[in-house]
Amino acid sequence: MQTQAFSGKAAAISAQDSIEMGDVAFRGVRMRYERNEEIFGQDEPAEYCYRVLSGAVRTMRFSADGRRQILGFHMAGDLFGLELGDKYALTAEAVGACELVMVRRSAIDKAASENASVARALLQLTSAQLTHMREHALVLGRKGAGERVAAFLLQLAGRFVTTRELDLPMSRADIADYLGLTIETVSRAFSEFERNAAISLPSSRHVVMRNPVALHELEAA
Amino acid sequence: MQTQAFSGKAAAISAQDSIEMGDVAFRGVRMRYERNEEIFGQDEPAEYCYRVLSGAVRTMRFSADGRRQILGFHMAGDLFGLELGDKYALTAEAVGACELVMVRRSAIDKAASENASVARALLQLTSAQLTHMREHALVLGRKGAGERVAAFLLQLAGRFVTTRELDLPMSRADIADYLGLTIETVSRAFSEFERNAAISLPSSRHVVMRNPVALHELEAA
DNA sequence: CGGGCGATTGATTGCCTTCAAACGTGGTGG
DNA sequence: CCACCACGTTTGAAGGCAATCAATCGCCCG
Repeated sequence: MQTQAFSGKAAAISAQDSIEMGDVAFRGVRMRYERNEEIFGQDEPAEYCYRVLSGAVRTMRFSADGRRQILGFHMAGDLFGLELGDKYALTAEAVGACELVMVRRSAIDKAASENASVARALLQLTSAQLTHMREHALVLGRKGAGERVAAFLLQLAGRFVTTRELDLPMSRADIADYLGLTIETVSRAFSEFERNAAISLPSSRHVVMRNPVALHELEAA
Repeated sequence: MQTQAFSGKAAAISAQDSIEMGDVAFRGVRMRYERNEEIFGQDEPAEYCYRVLSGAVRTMRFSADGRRQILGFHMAGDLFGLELGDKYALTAEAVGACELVMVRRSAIDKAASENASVARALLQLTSAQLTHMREHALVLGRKGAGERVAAFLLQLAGRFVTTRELDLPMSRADIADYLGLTIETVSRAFSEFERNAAISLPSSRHVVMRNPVALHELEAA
C-alpha cells in the first residue's frame, strides 16, 4: 500500500499528488481530463476516489428517461467519488479541462479500518456532503427561479463575499441542471440581476457581485 | 457509559430500549411524543440520537421566510438525529403519537473512536442518508407533480411491492412539503391515480396499490 | 347535533417551460 | 487576416402546469 505518514507542511511538495485523510496521506496518480469527459459512470465498480487539483467536476444522476440532475460541483481541493458501496452511485464528468489525483479506494478502506482518524475524516466528508444535499433539497423543493440562482451565486462565492469577482467554470446548461431549471430561465435570472444592479456580467462566465446584500435578499425572497 | 456487548437475538428483549451500532448496543431511555410535538429543533445542542419504536417522525429544514422542506420520514426501526456537529442541523417532529428510544450522543461518539465497527456503522448510516437525499434531489429537481407522488408511494411501499396495502402516517400537507408541492396538487394526484385505477383510496390515509406497474410508469413518465 | 380540521374539487392566476429566433464569440479553414 | 461556422447565450412570444384562491365535503370528537 502506498500510504505514508503525513506531517503538515513538510510534505507540501508531494502533497500535490496525494489525498490526505486524517493522519494519512495517500499517494495517488495524477490524471488530466478534457472538457465533458466522463471520469466515472453510475454503476461502474468504484475503484478510485479523486481530488481536484485544478478545473471543475460535476457529479450527477439521471432519471429513467434521461433527465439530468447535477448534484454538485467540485473545485480545486474537493474530494469526490468516495462511495461506500462497490459501485459508483453517480456519474462524474469534467466541466472543463481539469487535473485530478486518483487513489485506490481499497487503500482508503483498509486505512479506515485500521486508523480511527481516517475513519473519522471519511465520516466528516460524507456528513458534509449530506448537509449540502439537505440544503439543496430546500432550494429545489421550496424556492423560485430567482432565489435558486441567487443561492447558487452566493454558494459559489463561498457565502461570505471576500472577492466580488466570480469565474463560472460551468455553462448555463450545467447551472440549470443543478438548480432544476431550464437554460433560458437561468439566463433570464442573470439578466434580471444585472438590471437590478445586483451583479454585472462582463462576459457570460464572469460575474461581478455589485451588490451582495441585494443578492441575499433575492435568495430569501 | 451504558454500552454493553450485543450478541444477536440473545439480547432481543432488552434491545427494545437500545440502539445497536455495529457490535455495540447502547442502552437508552424510552420516550413518548404526541402528534406534532417537537423532538428537537435546528441549532439546538445535539445531545441525543433517536430510534423509532413505533409511529413516524419527520425531519425538516426551514427557509429564512418560513417555508418548510421535509427531508425525510422515519418509521419503526429508523435512526435519526445523528449529527456530526454539536448542534442539530434540522428539526424533528412527531408525525403522529410515537415511541422513541434516545441515547446520548457522547456515548456513541466515544464508542466510535474506540470501536471500528461502531465507526463503520455510523458511516454506513450517514452514507445511506446521503444516497436517499441524492435520489430525492432528482425527484425535486426534475420530476413533475404526478411523478413525485408516484415515487413517494413506491418509496413507502419499500419499492418492491410485498403488501399492496399502505397506511400513510402523514397528512397531505406533510407529503406536499416533502415533495415540494402544495396540498391541493398532492390531493389531485391521488385522485387522478384512483381514476386511472392505479390505486384505490378506501380512506385518505389508506392506499391500496391496485396496479403497481402503472405506478412505476407514472413515476418515470 | 354541531364544530373544526383535513381533504377534495373547481376556477383562475402566474411562473416557468417550451418553442423560436437572433446575438456574440471563439475557433477553424480558406 | 478575414470570413465563416458552431455553439453557447440571450431575448421574445406563447403555452402549460402547478400555485393560489375559494368553496364544499367528510370525518372525527366534543
